[in-house]
This record gives sequence, structure tokens and C-alpha cells, in this order.
Amino acid sequence: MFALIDCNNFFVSCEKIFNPGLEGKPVVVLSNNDGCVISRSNEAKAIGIPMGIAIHKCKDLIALHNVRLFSANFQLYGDVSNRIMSILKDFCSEMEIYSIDEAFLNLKNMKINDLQKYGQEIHDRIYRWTGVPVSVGISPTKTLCKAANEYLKVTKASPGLRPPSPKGEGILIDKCMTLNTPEKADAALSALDVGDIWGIGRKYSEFLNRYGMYRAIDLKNADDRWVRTTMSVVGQRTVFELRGTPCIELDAYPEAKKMIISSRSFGRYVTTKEELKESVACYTARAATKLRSQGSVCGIISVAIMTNRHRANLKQYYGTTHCSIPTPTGYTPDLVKHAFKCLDEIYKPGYKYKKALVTLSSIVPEDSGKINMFEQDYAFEKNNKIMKAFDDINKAWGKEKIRIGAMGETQPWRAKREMVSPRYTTVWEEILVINN
DNA sequence: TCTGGGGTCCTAGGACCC
DNA sequence: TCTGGGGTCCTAGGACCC
Repeated sequence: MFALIDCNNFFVSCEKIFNPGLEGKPVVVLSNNDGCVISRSNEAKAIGIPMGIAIHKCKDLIALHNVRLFSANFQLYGDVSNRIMSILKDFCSEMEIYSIDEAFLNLKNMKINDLQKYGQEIHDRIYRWTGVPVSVGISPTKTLCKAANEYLKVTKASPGLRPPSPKGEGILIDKCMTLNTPEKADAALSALDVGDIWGIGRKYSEFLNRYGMYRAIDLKNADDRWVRTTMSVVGQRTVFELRGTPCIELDAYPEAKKMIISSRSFGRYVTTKEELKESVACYTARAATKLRSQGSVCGIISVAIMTNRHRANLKQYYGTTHCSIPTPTGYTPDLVKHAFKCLDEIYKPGYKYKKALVTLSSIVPEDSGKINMFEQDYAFEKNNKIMKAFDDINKAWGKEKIRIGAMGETQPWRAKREMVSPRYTTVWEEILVINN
């Protein structure tokens, strides 16, 4: 048996912890640049604000219902997430952190008499200790756990009936769903759209619909050979998992990232190379920090710059190139130099740039000894020490407290975050004040 | 005015190896 | 009459996830 714990409306729930006045109100958290909706309270779902919509498209709804808006506050969400994960670790040491708001537990070696009660306990403790409500799905496969969670979201109505709201708009009403028998699993799969299943996205959903499969149960009963040839081994695995045969193991120790991306849209258009350089330096530094934190170095860096693809009336341009680094490195100044070389190749004046993107790849462990034989790199040790100090300072004193000059001073191109809440749990100055 | 950011896996085809 | 067999690596494209 596996359990999947999924935080409900996670970012919004984090905002509510220190702001109980939000309870019962429509609340929305926005993406970078306060652009689109990435988390909604139940009340916001109920008045019909869709996931992912550009916020300016629902101005009227927001005004009409006095929807509370928040810029994304990932320092807060990340910290709350860590707290929840550590609570879960107490329940079961074999755990996979699947995303910022989800984790799988492997219940294989545990003696649990009443699974439903166990799930309920997980919910209760996390809610009591952090204020975040979670839902719990328990079943023999990870895909069925996902289905159990999905089922909790879509069924306020009696089992087997579709709720009135469209797919993914469901509102959670219960805490734990256990699909530990084929009968229970079938009942849930009969109530779910095929597209609700983990691993079935938009394309496969449309494809399956064309062959008359609309419900998850239809996919579960599909012909093996047909699935294998049309949906590859990935689809095949999904089908087996729906039947209760585990094919996807718990991944408790995820491997180092093979690719690290850092990109942001700008708060306003950028036209000069100088400002592009600042942003590219910033994104490179951010990616390099991540790279070092997993003990890796990278051999390829690529840079892309682009205009606003949503503006048909503007001249469009997407420029990208990459360069390989003879001696794989995690040293920020060197990476920035290479990034600038890329930028020199792709920059064209006369465009209004909206976004830049830096990717590190060919990632290998720092100690893999892949040293360039033509270059005696005496600086290697020294640079490592510098970066170590660099990272330690930023860890102790806050992000980008120490940074390289190329990142610029005022950074006027930075994204807007006009409605950000305090970082209640990670910055002393922003701790909640009860009474002044 | 205004539309996010960061990842993974699989397949097919070409180049190349012995 | 006749043209091997088996393999790796790389890239692009397509699908998916949160």
C-alpha cells in the first residue's frame, strides 16, 4: 500500500495560516509578475475563477466578489512545505517528496489495522500543527492513490455521479479515501474522467475520447497490445497501475537534476543589452546556486531571450544558443562569462524583450574528475572555497545578500510582486505582530 | 497595462563503432 | 546469386507532471 498526501489549495492555505480573516473568502495566489492564477481557495473556485487564467481576464469577478489577491511568496510556501514533510516523516520513514505540496508514503512494512483511520490521523495532525488541510489517498499503486485524491475532489455528490463543476474544478469535502479493493477502485474509476488520471494529459485524453473511452474505467479495461503500441510503455504502466499492479516504485532518494533552468518574465519590456545582461547574470547565478547545492558542475550553458508572444502587433524574436564549457564548473563568475558569450551571439537590437532563460546541462558530480587535460586549473580549489563562502553567506543572511556585480544594482526589469505577504516564518523582521 | 516557472521520460532517426 | 548483426550516443520532438 501507498499513501499520497496532497495539500489542499496549498499556496492559498499557506496565506491563510497567518491571516485567518481570509477564511470563507475567495482568495487567489498569482504567478510571477502577478500574471495568472496558480492557486485558489474553495470560494474562488466556486465563483468560477479558473486555474491558470490571466488575472486581467477576471477583473470583473474579482471586483464583484472582493477576491483577495496575493503575489506568490515561495519562501513562505517552501518553509511550510518543509514543516509538513517533516511531520509526514514521523508517520512513515519511507517517503517520497513528489512536489512542494505532495508526498507519497510506502506503507509496505507498516502494521496498520485501519487504513482509513490512519489517513484521518495524518490529516488531523498536519492540520493541527500547521493549519494546512490535506487530503489522503491510500491504495496499492501510486496511480490509484492519485485517483483516490482526485475522487475526493470531484465527489460531493453520491459516488458514481459527476459533480456539476467541470474537470479539476472540484471542491474537497472529505479527508481520506482508501481504494484497497478492486471493487472500490472500480467505483472510483467509473466516476473519474479518463483525463483525471495521473499520466493522461490533454493529448492522450482527446485521443482516448476519439476511441470512445471517456471514463478512467474504460482505460483500465483497454486492450494491452493496443495501449502498448499507441501510448508506449508509459501508457501501459498507467493501465497496469489502474488494475492494482504496481509499476511505479516509491522514489525516496531522487537523483541529482540533469538540467537546471532559471527564467523569469520581466516586469516591463527590456530593449538594451545592458539590462538583458543583468537579468542573464541573475538567472545564471540562481541556477549555479542550485547546481552547487546538489554537488554538481555543468558542461553546457544555454541562454535564450524572447519577445512577448502574446502581442501579435509586436515584432517577434526568439534567440537561443548554447556553449560548452571545457572544464565543467559551478563557479558563478565563469558561468556568467559563458552566458554573456551566448547572449552576444543572439542579441538583436530593436526588439522588446519580455523574458530571458538560462539552462545548465551536461551536469555531472563535482568530483567526477572530468578535468580538461589541456588546462592546468590551479584556480579550481580556490574557486570552490569562494563559492562555498558565497553560498554560506546567502544561506545565513538571505538570498542574494552577496552577489556578483554584473547582476546590477536597481534591476528595474525585475518582475512585479505588488501583493506579497510577509515571509512570516523565515525573516525575523516579517514575523507576525499580534499587538504593537 | 496585463498571459508562470521548472522539470522528466520515451521514441525515432542518424551517425558511428566493432 | 548476392548485400551481417549488434550496439551506443546524440538530438529533436512530443508527451506528461507539479
